[in-house]
Amino acid sequence: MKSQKITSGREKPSPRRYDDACAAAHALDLLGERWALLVVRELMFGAKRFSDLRADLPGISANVLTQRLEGLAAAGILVRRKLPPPGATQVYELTQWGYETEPVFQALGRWAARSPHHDPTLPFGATSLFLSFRTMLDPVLAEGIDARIGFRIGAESFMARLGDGRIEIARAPISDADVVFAAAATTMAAVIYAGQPLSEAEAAGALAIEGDRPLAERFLTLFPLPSRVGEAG
Amino acid sequence: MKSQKITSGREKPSPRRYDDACAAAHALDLLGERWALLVVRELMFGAKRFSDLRADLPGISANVLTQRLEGLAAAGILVRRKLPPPGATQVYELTQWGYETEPVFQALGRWAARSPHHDPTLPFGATSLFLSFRTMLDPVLAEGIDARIGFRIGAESFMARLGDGRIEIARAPISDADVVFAAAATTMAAVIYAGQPLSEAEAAGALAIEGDRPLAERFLTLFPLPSRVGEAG
DNA sequence: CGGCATCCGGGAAGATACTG
DNA sequence: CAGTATCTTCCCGGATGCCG
Repeated sequence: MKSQKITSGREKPSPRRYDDACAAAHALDLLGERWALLVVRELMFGAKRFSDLRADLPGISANVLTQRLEGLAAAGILVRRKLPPPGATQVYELTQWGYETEPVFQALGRWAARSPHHDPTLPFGATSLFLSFRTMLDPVLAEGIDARIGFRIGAESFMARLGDGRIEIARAPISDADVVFAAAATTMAAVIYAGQPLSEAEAAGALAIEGDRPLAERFLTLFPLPSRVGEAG
Repeated sequence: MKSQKITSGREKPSPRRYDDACAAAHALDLLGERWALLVVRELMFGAKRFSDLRADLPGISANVLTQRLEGLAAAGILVRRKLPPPGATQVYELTQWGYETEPVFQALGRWAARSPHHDPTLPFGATSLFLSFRTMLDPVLAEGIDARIGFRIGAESFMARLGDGRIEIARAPISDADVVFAAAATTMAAVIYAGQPLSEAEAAGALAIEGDRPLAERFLTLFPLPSRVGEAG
């Protein structure tokens, strides 16, 4: 007999809240638990399955992922959907309000990019890469470009549209692209943010470019980082 | 004898990190622990003492506050300073980079203001109130106003300057104000954000206005909230 | 395989008491 | 006032196992 507690139905873990009417504190009630924001981040480019989330969040354990998905669903930040057959599997997808967390990631990312302790050699996923594009694109540098750019990151593909100094990105098959990058997300980040020479990445076979090469080279310069704390501006 | 571990010096609690190069994940390494962001919030209008922080963060315990202050100081987000005598007590003050977290609070606050579960009846501090002013001010509604507005919130006083559709706020003695509000932060929030009639708050003795009353009444309308999730826009 | 329940060990958070 | 010490509780992380 499993040590039995008399309860009516399922025991609610009674989420720990800040008793604070400040809206930011309430945001932390909903998103402040460990892993919660990273789960949301991984869904920013569309629905994923449980095991995709586990794979894209190395370090999270299955039961914690289950708890976070429950909590985020209860809060109305994401929903469970059943995909239609074939492959009638379950996926998790952000609600409209869930997608509206993007400014939070942008603010966190811009701020932490200045951190003296930021280690760019850690693992880096495709979602983070494309979120960083939307965060860091410099509209002035991108002026005058009108292009469709494809990305093959592992088994996934993404399409970006540059125009009017803005960028739109979606997980989508590559079609009608002016140029296509094929590389790991870490490699793209090393070239764009850490200044690794493009030729070096190509020579190592870590990155391949098909199509308009001058466009590709210019694209890599559109995402300047802010100066680190303690450095000259 | 306190069960003794052989260590050189103090034991480092080995902070739990996400192994993720994403800058937003790194931000959570630095600010993601429980209470950390609220400690930073309380310092956004200037240095405070340990016991001020305890008083303004009901629910935090002394040892957790100690740990957070240590961690935030180690990360370079705040510093300990000794005030010059008289009253040579210790205070905690954000670094420049610490003050740059304000966009994070604005993004979190704007997002959570739409939450269906947000409870505005919870305790609400002066720092949150004035941060919310900077976050929610509608520049169009504020156009054409040029005024100095004072606030007496409990024992503290703040001065706001409205001009060019923007607002500047500082913890400061009231001087040369066109109008002065005296009320608890919760009362100000109830009138501005929850639509409590001004006359009702005044009749209850919860709010007093000295000076330019039409200006005061207009000021209270400058901070529109976004529509809640599930409501019409 | 996908999703969830259960058990366990370690450690962080919460509450209280105490010290310089 | 500014923290430490101690104790308890709960969360996190890992492993295992069940069930569709």
